[in-house]
Amino acid sequence: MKRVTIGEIAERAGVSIGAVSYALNGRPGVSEETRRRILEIADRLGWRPSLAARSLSASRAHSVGLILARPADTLGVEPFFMRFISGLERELSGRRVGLLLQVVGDHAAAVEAIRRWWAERRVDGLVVTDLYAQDARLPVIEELGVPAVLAGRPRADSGLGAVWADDTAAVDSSVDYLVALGHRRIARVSGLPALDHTRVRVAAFRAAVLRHGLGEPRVVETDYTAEEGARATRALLSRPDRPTAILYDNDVMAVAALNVAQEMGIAVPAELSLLAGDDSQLCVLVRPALTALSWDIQAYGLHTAQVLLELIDGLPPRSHQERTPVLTVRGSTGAAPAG
Amino acid sequence: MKRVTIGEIAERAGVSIGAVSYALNGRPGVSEETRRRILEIADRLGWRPSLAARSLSASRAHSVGLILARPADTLGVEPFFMRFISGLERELSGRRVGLLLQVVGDHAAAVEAIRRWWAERRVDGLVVTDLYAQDARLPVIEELGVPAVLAGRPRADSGLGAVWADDTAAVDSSVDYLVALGHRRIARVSGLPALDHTRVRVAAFRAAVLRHGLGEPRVVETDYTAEEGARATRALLSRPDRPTAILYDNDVMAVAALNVAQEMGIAVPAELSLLAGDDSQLCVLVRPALTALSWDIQAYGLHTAQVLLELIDGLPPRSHQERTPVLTVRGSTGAAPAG
DNA sequence: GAAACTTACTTAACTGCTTAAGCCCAGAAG
DNA sequence: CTTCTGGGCTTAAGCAGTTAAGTAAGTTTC
Repeated sequence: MKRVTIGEIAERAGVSIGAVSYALNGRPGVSEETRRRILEIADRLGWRPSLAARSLSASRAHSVGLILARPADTLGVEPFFMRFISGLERELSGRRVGLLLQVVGDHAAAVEAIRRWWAERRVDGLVVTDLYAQDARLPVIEELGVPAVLAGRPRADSGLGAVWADDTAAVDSSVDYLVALGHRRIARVSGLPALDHTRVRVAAFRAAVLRHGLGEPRVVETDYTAEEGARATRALLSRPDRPTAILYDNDVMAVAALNVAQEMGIAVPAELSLLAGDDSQLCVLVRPALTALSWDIQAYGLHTAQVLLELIDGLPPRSHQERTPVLTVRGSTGAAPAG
Repeated sequence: MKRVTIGEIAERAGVSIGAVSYALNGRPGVSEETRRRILEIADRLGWRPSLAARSLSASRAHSVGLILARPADTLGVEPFFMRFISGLERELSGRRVGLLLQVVGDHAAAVEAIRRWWAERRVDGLVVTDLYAQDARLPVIEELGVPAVLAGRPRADSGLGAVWADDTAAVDSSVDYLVALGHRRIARVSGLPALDHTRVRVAAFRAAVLRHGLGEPRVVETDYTAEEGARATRALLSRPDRPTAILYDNDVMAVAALNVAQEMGIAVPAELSLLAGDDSQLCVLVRPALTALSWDIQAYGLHTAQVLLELIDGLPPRSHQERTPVLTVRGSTGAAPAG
C-alpha cells in the first residue's frame, strides 16, 4: 500500500522530478509531448499529490475551519447548521478544500481552537457563526491575521468578509403583515441577547412597533431553547392584555409556543397568531403549520465559502448580502380576534 | 505574522534543531536543564508544531474523515448527526485529531471522496455511517486498507471496527410493550430498505409479531422523509382492519403520522398508539409527545471515535456495543381501544 | 592509563512537492 | 561565424519537522 510519488513518475518517464512537477501542474517548462507522457504515467499509477507535502511547501492547508460554539444539545435540534454546512461543502469540495469541524461549548474554547488551528497551519481560513456583539473571537482573529468570513452582519474596520441577510427588512415585513391582519398587540420572543443578529432583530421589531404606533414594544429574552420559549410564551399569555400575535426568533420556540397555547386553551390562529423567525421542516411538521421567515440557508453557506476562498486567495474582503428572508404564510397566523 | 519554527527556538537556545526536536517531544538526548530552557523558549514564542511538516515526516494526517452520504435536506431535520458529531469531537479534539467533514449526495460520490482523501493522505481513518446491506464503500475501504469504523453492526471478515446498539432487543421491547397494552394489530413504517439497520429492525419486528401470534406482520417501506411517513400512515389507516399501533423507524415520520391521525380524525393515543424509533427534542415538541426509543447518541459518537483511534494506532479492530435503546414512554402510546 | 561506555549533543538524510536558478542546445540575428 | 534568445530540461534549495548516525567530551572499568 505504498504511495506513488512524483519521484516514481520521474523515474518511469526518464525525467527529473522538477519536470514532473511542472507537467502535473500545467506550468510551462516541459514540451507537450513530455507532458502528455508524464500525465499518462501519473494517471496509470493513480498518483495524487500528497497534501502534507503540498501544504508544507505552499504553506497552505487546503482546509478551512468551522467552529461551532454551542452546547451540543442546541445544535441537535437546529436544522440550520447541517444545511449551512452542506452549502459550504458545495463550494469547498469542488475546489478541493476540506472542511474541518469543531464543536465546542463556549467562546473561550473556540478561541483556543482558533489559535491552535492557526498555529498548526491546519486551516487557511475560518467561518465564524453566531456572532456576538462583543465577540472574544474577533480580536484574536485580527491579531493572528486569519482570513475569516462572518456569517452575519459585516463589521467596519475588521478586514473580514461577511455574508448576511437583511434581518431588519424581514422583521419589518413580519410586523407589517401582522398589522395588516389587524393585530395591535404584538410581542416578540427573542433569542440570546448577546448575539448580534438578535440585537438587530429586536431593534427592528421595536422600531416597527413604534412606527405603527402600537405602544411600548414587548420583548422577552430567551436562550433559544424550547423550554425558555415555552416559559416566555406562558408569561406573555398570562397577562390581562395578552398579545394576539407573537414573533419568535427561531422555529423551535415557536413550536413550543404552539403547545403552550394548546395547554392554555388559546386557539391558534383564531385567538393567537404565531410567527417563526426561522423556517425548516419543523414548521411544516406541526399543526397548525407555522408561518415563518424563510430563506435559502444552503445558498448562505455557499456564498460564505465563496467569500472566504476569495479572501484566502488574497482578494479584498467582500460583503455579500443574501436575499431578504420572505414570509411563508401557513396556518399559524390569521386575522386578529375581534375586540 | 510569520510562524515560529523549531529553527528559531534552536537559535535562541543556542542548540541545534535536532536537540530542540528531542526536547519538545520528550525524548532522551538532551539534559534536563537544556530541555527546560527549550520548553521555556518554545512556550514564550508560542510555538506549535506545523501539522504539514509533522504529517510529511510521520505520514500521519492527524485527522479523521466523516462522509455523510445523504441528500442535504434529509440531513437538516435529523438531529442525529449533530449529536453524533459532537460525540466524535469530544474524543477527537482532546487527542488533537481534526474532523474532516464532507457531505455528498450518494455512495458513488462518497467512494470518490474516500479515494481522494486517502490518496492525498488527508485522513488517517474514516467513520462510516448509514451502512447499506450491499455497500459500495466497503470494498473500496478494504482495497485501500483505510482504517475505518462502522457506525453500525460489525461485519465479519471486514477487519473494521464497529460500534452498534442492539436494535433487535429494542424493537422487541417496543412490541412487547404494545402487546402488553393490549394491541394486536401492530404495523411498522420502516426506513430505506437498503440500509443495514432498517433490515435488522424489520426482521426483529417480523419475528416479534410472529412470536406473539399477531398474524402476518405488516411493514411499509419509506425513504425516511416526513412525506413518505405520512403517505405510509395514510395507507395503513385507510384499511378496514387498521392497526391500533404503529412503530416508526425515526422521529420525523412519527411526527408526520401525528398530523395524519389528526387529519383523519383518529385520536392518539385513544384509538392509535404511535411509537418513534429515534428520540430527539422533536418528540417532546409535539402534542401528544411521542413515546420513543431513546439512546445516548453522543456516547455513540464518542465510542466510535475511540475505536477508530485505536485502529489507527495499530490496535486490532474492536466491536463496541452501546447500551440497548430504551423506551421512553410519553403521551402517544396507550391501551389498545376496546373491541 | 587505555579501552569501553555514557551523556549530550550535532549533522545530515529523509518525508514529497514547489520553484528559482542554471545549463545545454537549436535556431535566429547581426 | 559569433552572439543572442529561448525552449526544455536538470539541479538544488526550501518548506518544518523527525530520526539514525556520528562526535566530542566526561565517566567508569580493570
